[in-house]
Amino acid sequence: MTEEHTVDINDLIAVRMDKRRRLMEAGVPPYGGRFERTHTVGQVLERFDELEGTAVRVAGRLRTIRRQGRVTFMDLQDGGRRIQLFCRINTMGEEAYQRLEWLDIGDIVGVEGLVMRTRRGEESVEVSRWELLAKSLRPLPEKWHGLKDVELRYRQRYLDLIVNPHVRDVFVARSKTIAAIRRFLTDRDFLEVETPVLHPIAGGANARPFVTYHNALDMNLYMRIAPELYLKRLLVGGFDKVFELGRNFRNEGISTRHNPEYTMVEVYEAYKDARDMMELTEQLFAYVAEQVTGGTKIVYQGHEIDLTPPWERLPMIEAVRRYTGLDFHGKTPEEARKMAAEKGVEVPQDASVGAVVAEVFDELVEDHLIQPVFITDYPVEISPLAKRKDDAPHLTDRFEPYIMGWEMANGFSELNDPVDQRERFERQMEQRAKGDEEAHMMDEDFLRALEHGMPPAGGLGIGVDRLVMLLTDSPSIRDVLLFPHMRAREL
RNA sequence: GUGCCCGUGGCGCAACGGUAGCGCAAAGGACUUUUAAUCCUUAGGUUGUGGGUUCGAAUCCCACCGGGCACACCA
Repeated sequence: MTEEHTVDINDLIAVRMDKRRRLMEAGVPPYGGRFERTHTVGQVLERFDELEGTAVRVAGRLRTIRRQGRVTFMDLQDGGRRIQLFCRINTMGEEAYQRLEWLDIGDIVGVEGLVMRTRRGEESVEVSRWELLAKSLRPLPEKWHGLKDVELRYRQRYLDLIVNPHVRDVFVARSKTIAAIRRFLTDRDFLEVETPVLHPIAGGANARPFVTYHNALDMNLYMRIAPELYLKRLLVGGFDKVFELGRNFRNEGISTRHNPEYTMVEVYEAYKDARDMMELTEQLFAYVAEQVTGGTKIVYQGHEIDLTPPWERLPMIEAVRRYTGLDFHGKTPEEARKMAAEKGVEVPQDASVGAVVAEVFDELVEDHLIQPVFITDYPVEISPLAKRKDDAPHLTDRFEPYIMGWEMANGFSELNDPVDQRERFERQMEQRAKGDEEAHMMDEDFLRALEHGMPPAGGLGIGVDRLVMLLTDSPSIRDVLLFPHMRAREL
Protein backbone atom coordinates (compact mmCIF):
# COMPACT_ATOMS: atom_id res chain seq x y z
CA MET A 1 0.00 0.00 0.00
CA THR A 2 1.20 3.47 -0.77
CA GLU A 3 1.28 6.18 1.82
CA GLU A 4 -1.53 8.05 0.11
CA HIS A 5 -3.55 4.89 0.31
CA THR A 6 -3.25 4.71 4.07
CA VAL A 7 -4.05 8.34 4.62
CA ASP A 8 -7.76 7.82 4.13
CA ILE A 9 -8.24 4.91 6.45
CA ASN A 10 -6.07 6.83 8.89
CA ASP A 11 -8.54 9.70 8.68
CA LEU A 12 -11.36 7.35 9.60
CA ILE A 13 -9.28 5.95 12.44
CA ALA A 14 -8.39 9.46 13.60
CA VAL A 15 -12.08 10.32 13.94
CA ARG A 16 -12.62 7.30 16.13
CA MET A 17 -9.47 7.94 18.12
CA ASP A 18 -10.86 11.36 18.85
CA LYS A 19 -14.13 9.87 20.08
CA ARG A 20 -12.14 7.51 22.24
CA ARG A 21 -10.36 10.48 23.76
CA ARG A 22 -13.57 12.38 24.37
CA LEU A 23 -15.17 9.34 26.01
CA MET A 24 -12.22 9.08 28.37
CA GLU A 25 -12.46 12.76 29.18
CA ALA A 26 -16.14 12.30 29.95
CA GLY A 27 -15.27 9.48 32.35
CA VAL A 28 -16.42 6.63 30.10
CA PRO A 29 -13.65 4.01 29.83
CA PRO A 30 -13.42 2.99 26.17
CA TYR A 31 -12.33 -0.53 27.05
CA GLY A 32 -14.48 -1.90 29.82
CA GLY A 33 -13.92 -4.99 31.89
CA ARG A 34 -16.18 -7.67 33.23
CA PHE A 35 -19.79 -7.22 32.22
CA GLU A 36 -22.36 -9.45 33.82
CA ARG A 37 -24.87 -10.50 31.22
CA THR A 38 -28.21 -11.87 32.26
CA HIS A 39 -28.85 -13.28 28.79
CA THR A 40 -27.31 -13.65 25.39
CA VAL A 41 -29.11 -11.91 22.58
CA GLY A 42 -30.22 -15.30 21.31
CA GLN A 43 -31.76 -16.12 24.68
CA VAL A 44 -33.66 -12.86 24.81
CA LEU A 45 -35.06 -13.49 21.34
CA GLU A 46 -35.98 -17.08 22.06
CA ARG A 47 -37.68 -16.29 25.35
CA PHE A 48 -39.00 -12.93 24.28
CA ASP A 49 -42.60 -13.38 25.39
CA GLU A 50 -41.72 -14.36 28.94
CA LEU A 51 -39.00 -11.69 29.20
CA GLU A 52 -41.06 -8.82 27.79
CA GLY A 53 -41.27 -6.06 30.39
CA THR A 54 -38.36 -7.35 32.47
CA ALA A 55 -34.86 -5.91 32.76
CA VAL A 56 -31.97 -7.66 31.06
CA ARG A 57 -28.29 -7.05 30.55
CA VAL A 58 -26.93 -7.97 27.16
CA ALA A 59 -23.69 -7.29 25.34
CA GLY A 60 -22.40 -7.40 21.80
CA ARG A 61 -21.21 -5.47 18.80
CA LEU A 62 -23.10 -2.55 17.29
CA ARG A 63 -23.92 -3.30 13.66
CA THR A 64 -26.13 -0.35 12.77
CA ILE A 65 -26.98 2.98 14.32
CA ARG A 66 -30.05 5.01 13.34
CA ARG A 67 -29.97 8.37 15.08
CA GLN A 68 -33.19 10.24 15.07
CA GLY A 69 -32.77 13.26 17.27
CA ARG A 70 -33.97 12.41 20.74
CA VAL A 71 -34.33 8.74 19.96
CA THR A 72 -31.71 6.38 18.61
CA PHE A 73 -31.99 2.81 17.33
CA MET A 74 -29.04 0.47 17.18
CA ASP A 75 -28.70 -3.21 16.29
CA LEU A 76 -26.67 -5.23 18.75
CA GLN A 77 -25.10 -8.43 17.42
CA ASP A 78 -24.07 -11.26 19.69
CA GLY A 79 -23.51 -14.89 18.81
CA GLY A 80 -24.76 -14.29 15.30
CA ARG A 81 -28.08 -12.98 16.53
CA ARG A 82 -29.28 -9.39 16.58
CA ILE A 83 -31.60 -7.41 18.74
CA GLN A 84 -32.55 -3.77 18.44
CA LEU A 85 -31.52 -1.31 21.10
CA PHE A 86 -34.01 1.48 21.63
CA CYS A 87 -32.53 4.58 23.25
CA ARG A 88 -34.69 7.47 24.39
CA ILE A 89 -33.34 10.60 25.97
CA ASN A 90 -35.98 10.57 28.72
CA THR A 91 -35.35 6.90 29.52
CA MET A 92 -31.60 7.07 29.90
CA GLY A 93 -31.09 10.69 30.81
CA GLU A 94 -29.57 13.54 28.89
CA GLU A 95 -25.94 12.91 29.78
CA ALA A 96 -25.87 9.21 28.87
CA TYR A 97 -27.86 9.97 25.74
CA GLN A 98 -25.45 12.70 24.60
CA ARG A 99 -22.57 10.29 25.01
CA LEU A 100 -24.12 7.93 22.46
CA GLU A 101 -22.71 10.46 20.05
CA TRP A 102 -19.26 8.94 20.57
CA LEU A 103 -20.34 5.43 19.67
CA ASP A 104 -19.62 3.94 16.27
CA ILE A 105 -20.73 0.94 14.29
CA GLY A 106 -18.43 -1.87 15.39
CA ASP A 107 -18.13 -0.83 19.03
CA ILE A 108 -18.73 -3.53 21.61
CA VAL A 109 -21.16 -2.40 24.30
CA GLY A 110 -22.98 -3.77 27.31
CA VAL A 111 -26.47 -2.47 28.00
CA GLU A 112 -29.16 -2.74 30.59
CA GLY A 113 -32.80 -2.18 29.83
CA LEU A 114 -36.32 -3.44 29.56
CA VAL A 115 -37.28 -6.02 26.99
CA MET A 116 -39.98 -4.42 24.85
CA ARG A 117 -41.53 -4.26 21.45
CA THR A 118 -41.56 -1.04 19.45
CA ARG A 119 -44.65 0.33 17.77
CA ARG A 120 -43.60 -1.41 14.56
CA GLY A 121 -43.35 -4.66 16.52
CA GLU A 122 -39.58 -4.93 16.54
CA GLU A 123 -38.15 -6.93 19.45
CA SER A 124 -35.98 -4.47 21.37
CA VAL A 125 -34.28 -3.57 24.59
CA GLU A 126 -35.11 -0.08 25.82
CA VAL A 127 -31.74 0.97 27.14
CA SER A 128 -31.56 2.62 30.55
CA ARG A 129 -27.80 2.27 30.99
CA TRP A 130 -24.92 1.40 28.74
CA GLU A 131 -21.19 0.99 28.95
CA LEU A 132 -18.51 0.71 26.35
CA LEU A 133 -16.64 -2.58 26.45
CA ALA A 134 -14.41 -2.05 23.43
CA LYS A 135 -14.04 0.92 21.15
CA SER A 136 -13.60 -0.09 17.52
CA LEU A 137 -11.06 2.06 15.74
CA ARG A 138 -11.56 0.68 12.25
CA PRO A 139 -14.69 0.74 10.08
CA LEU A 140 -16.58 -2.50 9.48
CA PRO A 141 -17.31 -3.63 5.91
CA GLU A 142 -20.51 -2.53 4.23
CA LYS A 143 -23.62 -3.42 6.19
CA TRP A 144 -25.76 -4.58 3.31
CA HIS A 145 -23.39 -6.33 0.89
CA GLY A 146 -20.99 -7.56 3.54
CA LEU A 147 -17.42 -8.53 2.72
CA LYS A 148 -17.11 -10.17 -0.69
CA ASP A 149 -13.41 -9.94 -1.55
CA VAL A 150 -12.35 -13.55 -0.98
CA GLU A 151 -8.80 -12.62 -0.17
CA LEU A 152 -9.90 -10.27 2.60
CA ARG A 153 -12.41 -12.83 3.82
CA TYR A 154 -9.63 -15.37 4.33
CA ARG A 155 -6.96 -13.01 5.58
CA GLN A 156 -9.29 -11.18 7.96
CA ARG A 157 -11.65 -14.00 8.80
CA TYR A 158 -12.85 -12.18 11.91
CA LEU A 159 -14.48 -9.57 9.64
CA ASP A 160 -16.00 -12.30 7.51
CA LEU A 161 -17.44 -13.85 10.66
CA ILE A 162 -18.88 -10.55 11.85
CA VAL A 163 -20.58 -9.48 8.64
CA ASN A 164 -21.39 -12.70 6.76
CA PRO A 165 -23.81 -14.72 8.91
CA HIS A 166 -23.57 -17.91 6.84
CA VAL A 167 -19.84 -18.15 7.50
CA ARG A 168 -20.44 -18.46 11.19
CA ASP A 169 -22.93 -21.25 10.56
CA VAL A 170 -20.34 -23.21 8.58
CA PHE A 171 -17.85 -23.16 11.41
CA VAL A 172 -20.48 -24.05 13.96
CA ALA A 173 -21.30 -27.03 11.72
CA ARG A 174 -17.61 -27.90 11.58
CA SER A 175 -17.41 -27.91 15.36
CA LYS A 176 -20.52 -30.09 15.56
CA THR A 177 -19.03 -32.47 13.02
CA ILE A 178 -15.88 -32.96 15.04
CA ALA A 179 -17.83 -33.33 18.26
CA ALA A 180 -20.12 -35.89 16.63
CA ILE A 181 -17.20 -37.95 15.29
CA ARG A 182 -15.64 -37.99 18.74
CA ARG A 183 -18.93 -38.91 20.39
CA PHE A 184 -19.64 -41.67 17.87
CA LEU A 185 -16.27 -43.28 18.54
CA THR A 186 -16.04 -42.82 22.29
CA ASP A 187 -19.60 -44.14 22.66
CA ARG A 188 -18.30 -47.32 21.00
CA ASP A 189 -15.42 -47.54 23.48
CA PHE A 190 -12.69 -46.29 21.19
CA LEU A 191 -9.86 -44.67 23.10
CA GLU A 192 -8.75 -41.27 21.88
CA VAL A 193 -4.97 -41.00 21.76
CA GLU A 194 -2.36 -38.47 20.73
CA THR A 195 0.72 -39.56 18.84
CA PRO A 196 3.67 -37.46 17.69
CA VAL A 197 3.28 -34.77 15.08
CA LEU A 198 7.05 -34.52 14.64
CA HIS A 199 8.28 -37.73 13.06
CA PRO A 200 11.84 -38.94 12.48
CA ILE A 201 10.44 -40.85 9.48
CA ALA A 202 7.33 -39.60 7.69
CA GLY A 203 5.27 -42.70 7.08
CA GLY A 204 1.76 -43.99 6.66
CA ALA A 205 0.94 -42.31 3.37
CA ASN A 206 2.24 -41.44 -0.07
CA ALA A 207 3.05 -37.79 0.31
CA ARG A 208 5.84 -35.30 0.44
CA PRO A 209 6.45 -34.10 4.01
CA PHE A 210 7.44 -30.76 5.47
CA VAL A 211 10.91 -30.96 6.97
CA THR A 212 11.92 -29.19 10.14
CA TYR A 213 14.94 -29.26 12.38
CA HIS A 214 15.49 -29.96 16.04
CA ASN A 215 18.39 -27.91 17.39
CA ALA A 216 19.24 -29.78 20.59
CA LEU A 217 19.10 -33.17 18.93
CA ASP A 218 20.74 -31.88 15.76
CA MET A 219 18.37 -33.81 13.54
CA ASN A 220 15.78 -33.33 10.86
CA LEU A 221 12.20 -34.07 11.77
CA TYR A 222 9.19 -34.37 9.52
CA MET A 223 5.73 -33.03 10.15
CA ARG A 224 3.53 -36.09 10.07
CA ILE A 225 1.76 -37.04 6.86
CA ALA A 226 -0.32 -39.64 8.75
CA PRO A 227 -0.48 -41.04 12.28
CA GLU A 228 -1.02 -44.58 11.01
CA LEU A 229 2.24 -46.26 11.96
CA TYR A 230 2.12 -44.94 15.53
CA LEU A 231 -1.49 -46.00 15.99
CA LYS A 232 -0.59 -49.52 14.85
CA ARG A 233 2.22 -49.61 17.40
CA LEU A 234 -0.55 -49.07 19.94
CA LEU A 235 -2.38 -52.14 18.60
CA VAL A 236 0.82 -54.07 19.24
CA GLY A 237 0.83 -52.59 22.73
CA GLY A 238 -2.63 -53.89 23.48
CA PHE A 239 -4.92 -50.94 22.87
CA ASP A 240 -7.57 -52.68 20.80
CA LYS A 241 -9.72 -49.73 19.83
CA VAL A 242 -8.02 -46.39 19.28
CA PHE A 243 -8.53 -43.26 17.28
CA GLU A 244 -6.76 -39.99 16.73
CA LEU A 245 -8.38 -36.82 15.49
CA GLY A 246 -5.89 -34.25 14.34
CA ARG A 247 -3.85 -32.50 11.76
CA ASN A 248 -1.76 -33.96 8.97
CA PHE A 249 0.71 -31.93 6.95
CA ARG A 250 1.51 -32.51 3.31
CA ASN A 251 3.93 -30.44 1.32
CA GLU A 252 1.89 -30.38 -1.85
CA GLY A 253 -0.19 -28.18 -4.05
CA ILE A 254 -3.12 -26.16 -2.80
CA SER A 255 -6.52 -26.48 -4.41
CA THR A 256 -10.22 -26.29 -3.62
CA ARG A 257 -9.84 -29.72 -2.05
CA HIS A 258 -6.32 -29.57 -0.61
CA ASN A 259 -4.79 -27.51 2.14
CA PRO A 260 -1.22 -28.13 3.34
CA GLU A 261 -2.54 -28.94 6.79
CA TYR A 262 -5.81 -30.74 7.11
CA THR A 263 -7.79 -32.63 9.68
CA MET A 264 -8.10 -36.34 9.66
CA VAL A 265 -9.49 -38.97 11.96
CA GLU A 266 -7.86 -42.39 11.97
CA VAL A 267 -9.51 -45.35 13.66
CA TYR A 268 -8.13 -48.83 14.41
CA GLU A 269 -9.93 -51.81 15.81
CA ALA A 270 -8.25 -55.11 16.57
CA TYR A 271 -9.74 -58.44 15.48
CA LYS A 272 -11.78 -56.72 12.76
CA ASP A 273 -11.24 -56.31 9.05
CA ALA A 274 -12.08 -54.06 6.14
CA ARG A 275 -15.71 -55.22 6.00
CA ASP A 276 -16.25 -54.14 9.59
CA MET A 277 -14.58 -50.80 8.89
CA MET A 278 -16.88 -50.18 5.93
CA GLU A 279 -19.85 -50.66 8.23
CA LEU A 280 -18.28 -48.39 10.80
CA THR A 281 -17.68 -45.78 8.10
CA GLU A 282 -21.21 -45.66 6.77
CA GLN A 283 -22.62 -45.68 10.29
CA LEU A 284 -20.33 -42.83 11.27
CA PHE A 285 -21.20 -40.72 8.22
CA ALA A 286 -24.91 -41.27 8.79
CA TYR A 287 -24.64 -40.42 12.47
CA VAL A 288 -22.62 -37.27 11.86
CA ALA A 289 -24.91 -36.08 9.07
CA GLU A 290 -27.90 -36.65 11.32
CA GLN A 291 -26.29 -34.71 14.16
CA VAL A 292 -25.15 -31.82 12.00
CA THR A 293 -27.90 -31.45 9.40
CA GLY A 294 -30.77 -33.34 10.99
CA GLY A 295 -30.93 -36.08 8.38
CA THR A 296 -28.96 -38.48 6.21
CA LYS A 297 -30.05 -36.97 2.92
CA ILE A 298 -28.13 -33.86 2.03
CA VAL A 299 -27.79 -31.53 -0.90
CA TYR A 300 -24.33 -30.66 -2.16
CA GLN A 301 -23.99 -28.10 -4.94
CA GLY A 302 -27.38 -29.07 -6.32
CA HIS A 303 -26.84 -32.84 -6.06
CA GLU A 304 -29.03 -34.76 -3.68
CA ILE A 305 -26.87 -37.27 -1.83
CA ASP A 306 -28.25 -40.08 0.26
CA LEU A 307 -25.88 -41.12 3.03
CA THR A 308 -28.28 -43.68 4.46
CA PRO A 309 -26.49 -47.03 5.01
CA PRO A 310 -25.76 -49.43 3.54
CA TRP A 311 -23.66 -48.05 0.69
CA GLU A 312 -22.83 -50.03 -2.40
CA ARG A 313 -19.58 -52.08 -2.40
CA LEU A 314 -17.89 -52.14 -5.79
CA PRO A 315 -14.51 -53.69 -6.60
CA MET A 316 -12.28 -51.25 -8.47
CA ILE A 317 -11.97 -53.47 -11.52
CA GLU A 318 -15.79 -53.68 -11.69
CA ALA A 319 -16.13 -49.93 -11.33
CA VAL A 320 -13.75 -49.53 -14.25
CA ARG A 321 -15.77 -51.98 -16.31
CA ARG A 322 -19.05 -50.29 -15.43
CA TYR A 323 -17.94 -46.78 -16.38
CA THR A 324 -15.45 -47.42 -19.20
CA GLY A 325 -16.45 -50.79 -20.63
CA LEU A 326 -12.85 -51.99 -20.18
CA ASP A 327 -12.49 -55.43 -18.63
CA PHE A 328 -9.08 -55.99 -17.14
CA HIS A 329 -9.78 -59.45 -15.75
CA GLY A 330 -6.98 -61.87 -16.67
CA LYS A 331 -5.13 -59.36 -18.82
CA THR A 332 -1.35 -59.24 -19.18
CA PRO A 333 0.45 -55.98 -18.34
CA GLU A 334 1.08 -55.37 -22.05
CA GLU A 335 -2.60 -55.81 -22.89
CA ALA A 336 -3.63 -53.64 -19.97
CA ARG A 337 -1.31 -50.79 -20.94
CA LYS A 338 -2.60 -50.93 -24.51
CA MET A 339 -6.22 -50.79 -23.34
CA ALA A 340 -5.48 -47.74 -21.22
CA ALA A 341 -3.64 -46.03 -24.06
CA GLU A 342 -6.65 -46.54 -26.33
CA LYS A 343 -8.75 -44.61 -23.81
CA GLY A 344 -6.16 -41.86 -23.72
CA VAL A 345 -4.88 -42.73 -20.25
CA GLU A 346 -1.12 -42.46 -19.93
CA VAL A 347 0.65 -45.06 -17.82
CA PRO A 348 4.35 -45.75 -17.20
CA GLN A 349 6.12 -48.18 -19.55
CA ASP A 350 6.53 -50.80 -16.83
CA ALA A 351 3.11 -50.36 -15.20
CA SER A 352 1.57 -53.51 -13.75
CA VAL A 353 -2.04 -54.45 -14.43
CA GLY A 354 -3.00 -53.19 -11.00
CA ALA A 355 -1.31 -49.85 -11.56
CA VAL A 356 -3.05 -49.50 -14.93
CA VAL A 357 -6.46 -50.25 -13.44
CA ALA A 358 -5.84 -47.72 -10.67
CA GLU A 359 -4.80 -45.09 -13.19
CA VAL A 360 -7.82 -45.67 -15.42
CA PHE A 361 -10.00 -45.53 -12.34
CA ASP A 362 -8.52 -42.19 -11.25
CA GLU A 363 -8.82 -40.69 -14.71
CA LEU A 364 -12.14 -41.95 -15.94
CA VAL A 365 -14.24 -43.33 -13.11
CA GLU A 366 -13.92 -41.16 -9.98
CA ASP A 367 -15.99 -38.29 -11.34
CA HIS A 368 -18.98 -40.59 -11.86
CA LEU A 369 -19.15 -41.67 -8.21
CA ILE A 370 -21.64 -39.13 -6.91
CA GLN A 371 -23.65 -41.27 -4.50
CA PRO A 372 -21.74 -42.98 -1.69
CA VAL A 373 -19.98 -46.13 -2.84
CA PHE A 374 -17.16 -48.19 -1.40
CA ILE A 375 -14.55 -48.97 -4.01
CA THR A 376 -12.78 -52.16 -2.88
CA ASP A 377 -9.98 -54.52 -3.89
CA TYR A 378 -7.13 -52.10 -4.47
CA PRO A 379 -4.00 -53.40 -6.20
CA VAL A 380 -1.24 -54.35 -3.79
CA GLU A 381 1.30 -52.11 -5.58
CA ILE A 382 -0.45 -48.96 -4.44
CA SER A 383 -1.45 -50.26 -1.00
CA PRO A 384 1.78 -50.95 0.88
CA LEU A 385 0.19 -51.13 4.32
CA ALA A 386 -2.90 -53.20 3.52
CA LYS A 387 -3.37 -56.92 3.90
CA ARG A 388 -3.61 -59.06 0.78
CA LYS A 389 -6.86 -60.78 -0.07
CA ASP A 390 -6.68 -64.47 0.75
CA ASP A 391 -8.05 -65.51 -2.63
CA ALA A 392 -6.29 -62.85 -4.72
CA PRO A 393 -2.82 -61.94 -3.41
CA HIS A 394 -2.29 -59.20 -6.02
CA LEU A 395 -5.21 -57.31 -4.47
CA THR A 396 -5.65 -55.94 -0.98
CA ASP A 397 -8.55 -55.93 1.40
CA ARG A 398 -8.83 -52.18 1.10
CA PHE A 399 -11.64 -49.72 0.41
CA GLU A 400 -12.24 -46.05 -0.24
CA PRO A 401 -15.68 -44.51 -0.02
CA TYR A 402 -16.39 -42.02 -2.82
CA ILE A 403 -18.97 -39.27 -2.65
CA MET A 404 -19.26 -36.48 -5.23
CA GLY A 405 -16.25 -37.99 -6.96
CA TRP A 406 -14.04 -37.38 -3.93
CA GLU A 407 -12.18 -39.85 -1.82
CA MET A 408 -13.78 -39.31 1.54
CA ALA A 409 -11.82 -41.92 3.48
CA ASN A 410 -9.49 -44.85 3.19
CA GLY A 411 -9.54 -48.10 5.09
CA PHE A 412 -8.30 -51.64 5.02
CA SER A 413 -7.50 -54.80 6.83
CA GLU A 414 -4.13 -53.95 8.31
CA LEU A 415 -1.10 -55.83 7.12
CA ASN A 416 0.30 -57.57 10.20
CA ASP A 417 2.80 -59.91 8.56
CA PRO A 418 6.19 -58.27 9.22
CA VAL A 419 7.90 -60.22 6.46
CA ASP A 420 5.40 -59.11 3.84
CA GLN A 421 5.50 -55.58 5.26
CA ARG A 422 9.29 -55.48 4.89
CA GLU A 423 9.00 -56.56 1.27
CA ARG A 424 6.40 -53.86 0.65
CA PHE A 425 8.69 -51.22 2.11
CA GLU A 426 11.53 -52.51 -0.03
CA ARG A 427 9.33 -52.17 -3.10
CA GLN A 428 8.57 -48.60 -2.03
CA MET A 429 12.27 -47.88 -1.57
CA GLU A 430 12.83 -49.01 -5.14
CA GLN A 431 10.20 -46.48 -6.21
CA ARG A 432 11.98 -43.79 -4.23
CA ALA A 433 15.26 -44.73 -5.87
CA LYS A 434 13.54 -44.14 -9.21
CA GLY A 435 12.66 -40.64 -8.10
CA ASP A 436 9.21 -41.10 -6.58
CA GLU A 437 9.47 -38.71 -3.64
CA GLU A 438 6.07 -39.74 -2.37
CA ALA A 439 6.90 -43.42 -1.97
CA HIS A 440 7.01 -44.71 1.58
CA MET A 441 10.21 -44.68 3.58
CA MET A 442 11.59 -47.79 5.25
CA ASP A 443 10.63 -47.75 8.92
CA GLU A 444 12.67 -50.31 10.85
CA ASP A 445 11.22 -49.27 14.17
CA PHE A 446 7.72 -49.96 12.92
CA LEU A 447 8.80 -53.33 11.51
CA ARG A 448 10.30 -54.26 14.86
CA ALA A 449 6.92 -53.55 16.46
CA LEU A 450 5.17 -55.76 13.89
CA GLU A 451 7.68 -58.50 14.58
CA HIS A 452 6.38 -58.64 18.12
CA GLY A 453 2.98 -59.47 16.72
CA MET A 454 0.14 -57.10 15.87
CA PRO A 455 -3.37 -58.45 16.15
CA PRO A 456 -5.34 -58.51 12.90
CA ALA A 457 -7.17 -55.23 12.70
CA GLY A 458 -9.27 -52.96 10.58
CA GLY A 459 -8.15 -49.38 10.03
CA LEU A 460 -9.88 -46.29 8.71
CA GLY A 461 -8.91 -42.70 7.94
CA ILE A 462 -11.45 -40.00 7.15
CA GLY A 463 -10.78 -36.59 5.64
CA VAL A 464 -12.70 -34.40 8.04
CA ASP A 465 -12.47 -31.20 5.98
CA ARG A 466 -14.10 -32.85 2.98
CA LEU A 467 -16.81 -34.24 5.20
CA VAL A 468 -17.48 -30.74 6.52
CA MET A 469 -17.56 -29.39 2.95
CA LEU A 470 -20.17 -31.97 2.09
CA LEU A 471 -22.32 -31.27 5.14
CA THR A 472 -22.15 -27.49 4.73
CA ASP A 473 -22.50 -27.41 0.94
CA SER A 474 -19.15 -25.61 0.66
CA PRO A 475 -17.47 -25.63 -2.75
CA SER A 476 -13.92 -25.02 -1.47
CA ILE A 477 -11.92 -26.46 1.40
CA ARG A 478 -11.04 -22.86 2.27
CA ASP A 479 -14.65 -22.28 3.15
CA VAL A 480 -14.37 -24.80 5.98
CA LEU A 481 -10.94 -23.73 7.27
CA LEU A 482 -11.00 -20.70 9.53
CA PHE A 483 -7.60 -19.56 8.36
CA PRO A 484 -6.72 -21.23 5.06
CA HIS A 485 -3.10 -21.08 4.02
CA MET A 486 -2.18 -17.86 2.23
CA ARG A 487 0.96 -16.40 0.83
CA ALA A 488 2.56 -13.98 3.29
CA ARG A 489 1.72 -10.40 2.59
CA GLU A 490 2.51 -7.04 4.10
CA LEU A 491 -0.33 -5.08 5.59
C1' G B 1 4.30 -25.25 -11.76
C1' U B 2 1.05 -24.07 -16.44
C1' G B 3 -3.31 -21.68 -18.51
C1' C B 4 -7.53 -18.37 -18.06
C1' C B 5 -9.72 -14.43 -15.20
C1' C B 6 -9.49 -10.50 -11.46
C1' G B 7 -7.09 -6.17 -8.47
C1' U B 8 -10.77 1.45 -8.85
C1' G B 9 -11.65 5.68 -1.84
C1' G B 10 -12.60 1.65 4.70
C1' C B 11 -16.50 -1.79 2.23
C1' G B 12 -19.87 -3.00 -2.24
C1' C B 13 -19.90 -1.46 -7.24
C1' A B 14 -19.62 1.96 -12.12
C1' A B 15 -16.66 4.23 -15.96
C1' C B 16 -13.37 0.02 -20.66
C1' G B 17 -8.63 5.35 -25.03
C1' G B 18 -10.43 11.71 -23.51
C1' U B 19 -8.33 12.72 -17.85
C1' A B 20 -12.75 8.84 -12.03
C1' G B 21 -18.68 8.44 -10.47
C1' C B 22 -22.58 6.05 -7.25
C1' G B 23 -24.24 3.52 -2.64
C1' C B 24 -22.88 2.25 2.39
C1' A B 25 -19.60 3.91 6.13
C1' A B 26 -17.52 8.98 7.84
C1' A B 27 -18.11 14.58 9.15
C1' G B 28 -21.88 18.96 10.01
C1' G B 29 -27.27 19.93 10.44
C1' A B 30 -32.98 18.54 11.03
C1' C B 31 -35.93 14.73 13.30
C1' U B 32 -38.81 11.15 20.36
C1' U B 33 -40.95 4.24 17.45
C1' U B 34 -36.85 3.66 13.23
C1' U B 35 -35.18 -0.84 10.98
C1' A B 36 -31.01 -0.86 3.80
C1' A B 37 -34.73 5.24 8.29
C1' U B 38 -35.42 9.86 5.63
C1' C B 39 -33.97 14.94 4.14
C1' C B 40 -30.03 18.99 3.41
C1' U B 41 -24.64 19.81 3.32
C1' U B 42 -19.29 18.22 3.32
C1' A B 43 -14.87 15.54 2.92
C1' G B 44 -12.29 11.22 0.95
C1' G B 45 -9.17 8.02 -4.83
C1' U B 46 -1.91 10.16 -8.65
C1' U B 47 -7.46 3.24 -10.22
C1' G B 48 -2.03 -3.36 -6.76
C1' U B 49 3.50 -2.00 -8.11
C1' G B 50 7.05 -0.69 -11.96
C1' G B 51 7.92 0.10 -17.02
C1' G B 52 6.09 0.92 -22.13
C1' U B 53 2.65 2.50 -26.37
C1' U B 54 -0.18 7.16 -27.19
C1' C B 55 -1.21 14.14 -27.97
C1' G B 56 -3.88 11.62 -23.90
C1' A B 57 -4.10 5.23 -20.06
C1' A B 58 -8.28 2.87 -14.70
C1' U B 59 -9.00 1.37 -19.89
C1' C B 60 -3.95 -1.15 -24.67
C1' C B 61 1.13 -3.92 -24.11
C1' C B 62 5.17 -6.12 -20.83
C1' A B 63 7.12 -7.53 -16.09
C1' C B 64 6.37 -8.14 -11.02
C1' C B 65 3.11 -8.67 -6.44
C1' G B 66 -1.51 -10.64 -4.49
C1' G B 67 -6.03 -13.45 -5.29
C1' G B 68 -9.75 -16.81 -7.74
C1' C B 69 -10.79 -20.93 -10.97
C1' A B 70 -9.13 -25.06 -13.96
C1' C B 71 -5.28 -28.42 -14.95
C1' A B 72 -0.98 -30.64 -12.95
C1' C B 73 0.80 -32.41 -8.36
C1' C B 74 -1.50 -34.87 -4.39
C1' A B 75 -5.16 -40.13 -1.25
